[in-house]
Amino acid sequence: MRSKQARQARIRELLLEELIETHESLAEALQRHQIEVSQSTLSKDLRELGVARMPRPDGRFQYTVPETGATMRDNRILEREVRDYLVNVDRARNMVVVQTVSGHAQSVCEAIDRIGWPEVLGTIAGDNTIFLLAREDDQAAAVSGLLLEMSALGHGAAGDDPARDRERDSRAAGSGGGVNS
Amino acid sequence: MRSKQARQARIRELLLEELIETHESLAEALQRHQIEVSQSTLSKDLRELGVARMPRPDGRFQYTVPETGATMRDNRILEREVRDYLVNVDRARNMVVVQTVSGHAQSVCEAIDRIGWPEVLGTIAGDNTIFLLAREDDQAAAVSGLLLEMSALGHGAAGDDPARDRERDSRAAGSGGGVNS
DNA sequence: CCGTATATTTAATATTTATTCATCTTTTTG
DNA sequence: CAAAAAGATGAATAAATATTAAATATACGG
Repeated sequence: MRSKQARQARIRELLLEELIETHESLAEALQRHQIEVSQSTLSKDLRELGVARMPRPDGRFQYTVPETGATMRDNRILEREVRDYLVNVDRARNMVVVQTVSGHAQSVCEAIDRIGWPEVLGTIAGDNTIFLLAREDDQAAAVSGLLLEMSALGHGAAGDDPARDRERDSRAAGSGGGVNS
Repeated sequence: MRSKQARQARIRELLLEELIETHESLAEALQRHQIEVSQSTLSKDLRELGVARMPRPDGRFQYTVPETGATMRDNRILEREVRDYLVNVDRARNMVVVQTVSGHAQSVCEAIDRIGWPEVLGTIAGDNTIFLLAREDDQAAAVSGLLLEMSALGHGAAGDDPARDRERDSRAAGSGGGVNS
């Protein structure tokens, strides 16, 4: 749709100019520009724009837009790299091994680094292989799962619904043994 | 209290290492380090640490700590500057005029700039005077009010309760009048 | 056009986060 | 040391944000 992009562009502008603390007040600000939206749409917009809600020293909050939508662009880059060059992903313990098309390990690795996954301790890339060290086993599993889904290698129809990803991941993170009482 | 600082330090570490999405999971992570806290305390801790909740490209969220607790330090710097050197604050329209002790306008102005108030369009400092251009009249009023309270010039017992500040500010933003000497 | 597939939106709801208030602890002060 | 002031905490609650489910719009291939 046409107006979605226009709205998100306007949101970006508004957040740069005004101190906006809630979805509600953002909706009001947009209304002054003849744009009407619900709170739930704003929630999605802000997520898509990568906007964070930061506490300010004076006790208020402020939505802040990332400089150039960096995070989203980085993710698109990684997705392209993975789709084009990723051959296989495997894991042992807290180590993930990524196989790429020859000569492309470096660029894929760079794209991974740029995302800045906190569960990733470090990476090293050869010519067609990346070693990726996670802090914990389950974190390695989560990362390898993400890469797999991104590549659509895992199965015919890869799930690319974030909500589903989150569910699976948190289950993985929660593991470590069934807690009996 | 001693353990508050220890806890906040640990929180900072944890957020750097792990992907944490909610207060609840943060509390669980802390528990593994023998630290028990309620969600309400975490809310306060994260605010004091200046931690933002950012949406990630993959659809999850992530608490991110500011590099060096920048915002809070910046605010302490401003408070000291204002307390030590501010002589008077006045306003006309969307312009705020700040008077300082001779020779200190530059340093006070720098401290103001560093905060990065979005309602402030620009500043210029002479020897003992700062001109501060806000976007709108009410925004100038809000800023001048903040500086006044910070300096405790306005009245004997300046309110320094964030909650009260927020209330007053939003009222000011709504109307446009009220703060006058 | 029509039906179908895909996106976008929102009302309602669930989840998460912020604030209030009473309590307890520490620090300060006389 | 006692009283007062300031600080920290959590339970309960309010406020805000995210998600779901259903509706509506848009695009597309016949």
